[in-house]
Amino acid sequence: METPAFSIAAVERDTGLSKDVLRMWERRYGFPTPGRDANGERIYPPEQVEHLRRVKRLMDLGHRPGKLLAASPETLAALGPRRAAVREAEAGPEDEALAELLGLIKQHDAAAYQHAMQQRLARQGLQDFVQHTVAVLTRRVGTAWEDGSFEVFEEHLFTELTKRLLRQAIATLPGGARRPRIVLTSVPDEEHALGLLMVEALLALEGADCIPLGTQTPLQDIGRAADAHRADIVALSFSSAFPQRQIGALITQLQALLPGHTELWVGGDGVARVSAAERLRVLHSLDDTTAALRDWLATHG
Amino acid sequence: METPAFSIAAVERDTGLSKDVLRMWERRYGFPTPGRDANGERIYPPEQVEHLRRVKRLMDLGHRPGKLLAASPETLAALGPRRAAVREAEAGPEDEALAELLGLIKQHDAAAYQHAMQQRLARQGLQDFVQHTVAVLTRRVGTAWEDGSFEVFEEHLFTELTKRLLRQAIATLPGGARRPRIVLTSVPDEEHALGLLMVEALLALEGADCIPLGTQTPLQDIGRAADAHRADIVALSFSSAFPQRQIGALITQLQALLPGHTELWVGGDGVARVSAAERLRVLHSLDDTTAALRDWLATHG
DNA sequence: TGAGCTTTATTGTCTAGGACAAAAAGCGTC
DNA sequence: GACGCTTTTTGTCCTAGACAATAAAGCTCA
Repeated sequence: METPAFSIAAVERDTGLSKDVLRMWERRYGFPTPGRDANGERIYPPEQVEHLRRVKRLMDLGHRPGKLLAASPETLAALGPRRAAVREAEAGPEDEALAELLGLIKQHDAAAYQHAMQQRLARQGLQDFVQHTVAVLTRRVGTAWEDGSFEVFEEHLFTELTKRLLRQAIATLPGGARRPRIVLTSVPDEEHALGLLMVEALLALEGADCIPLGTQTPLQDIGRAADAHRADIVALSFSSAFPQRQIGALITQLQALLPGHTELWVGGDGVARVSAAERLRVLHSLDDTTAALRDWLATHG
Repeated sequence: METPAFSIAAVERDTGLSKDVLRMWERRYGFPTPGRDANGERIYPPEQVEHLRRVKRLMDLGHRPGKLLAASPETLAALGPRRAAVREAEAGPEDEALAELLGLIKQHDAAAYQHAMQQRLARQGLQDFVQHTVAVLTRRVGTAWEDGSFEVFEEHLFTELTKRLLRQAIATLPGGARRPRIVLTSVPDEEHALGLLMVEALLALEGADCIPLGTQTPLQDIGRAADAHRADIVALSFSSAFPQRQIGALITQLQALLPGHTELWVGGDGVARVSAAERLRVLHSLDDTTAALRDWLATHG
């Protein structure tokens, strides 16, 4: 079996580091040091790709590339989360139950996890389930990934199974005459679907008519969807991973595309620094969602 | 309201054309012709972005950029699908029912679509439902998009609602001792989830223990997942949109990462030209899926 | 000590134009 | 019409430079 050759495109795919960044680092920090093929194109040895993955992971934890690429591999291995870890030290019986749920994922017991979550949903009801189980678990998976106790594929499994639970729960909600009509989606490059589903569950519970477009709808098409569905509201989700700087411009552009009667609601960890404006509502937490909907119903009685 | 300014990154996001391609076209064909900001960076006027979107759409229909960018906008508007359209001219009562289902999506009546599909699922059973309803509808949505009778957001709505139906159906399948154990996912940049779900439904029906990781799992993590779950099989899906040239290398790399006892199965429209090999099975159609699983059970009795 | 402001360092994204190989089209032959 | 070969088309990769957004560091003041 030949050693797999990593082109710069393959490394970009595997590490999430853009081609520009990979070339820049090589120029600036002297790492990576890929070989060249017959055509002068970079070939990355597997070890360097692996190292780049570690570096990327530490960057996501708040470290800076300059230090990481200067440090020896051994120094690197010892590094942990660097960001001001605002861990809520809540340890009660509830907390223990949640830890057990995550334990099931870590043991890769999908069936047991689903079963336990179903039970929890039945006991808590959908609203509490979303706010006090799914939301908390999601945050906890994030921190677990940061401190290295969760692998990527474990997070994938968690996300996929939890998405199924929420979609199933949403599907069982009663139909009938519902308002307002809300188009739910995210912009291109924003693939985080879980937050969107949590919001959908809460909105549907309050009687909204939700039109889920999935993630990554181009802006123009969001506008057209709002028009075609005669949406009262378009709700977007931005995760904390989404580049902050782009959000403002995106919102402005989208507002220009929306029909005059359609409001824009934005939520998710990514919009913490966005401020509300004309026809723009910022949902800073899941509680805001329910409150916002009640406001809307009150003013559009 | 200021006119929204499109940076090259924004245009890439909106059109799906890479920055390299946008700059290359400008150089080579004289279009687009963006202005420049104070820093010399490209600013694209909204009309050009809109035109680029049309061009991209026509390219997806088989046209070539050289012609499209030389043609006048009026000529462009008249163009339709160009690819050898292998439309099966099946028009029976079944066909009419499917057309009605798509009609519901086009009328944006999500509730009616879900209801009709639920009924169909109950009548046909999951296997027929997947093979003769979902698979056919998916193909038809593809061609409808190509001939312009489906908008992007309508396709998004179709995909999202259909995903929900399948996930729900899968969830209701009985548990118990199941084999083989199959990890299902796709590689980074492959975000098509529907094919994966169809396969999962068929495999689960045959008694397999499916571990769904969602889409876009990095290769290393697919390997780790296979290991951690002691998977008998890893099943990957490649849509026709996935760059053909990368598939071969990806498969080779992934095989190197998989434990020795784990087989790799690949399916989807993207693998039509891939040929089977040691520990690699190519599923060219949904029927192959069921057959492959029965083979496996027979040889691993 | 800590909050807020200013300066400096770091880092990613953009620019230009050139080169080459993979894919598609065109063409000849069976 | 189906196959193999040649030419054209087209996307991706290359180098190397510039600048602005972000984070860190230094400073002032309460």
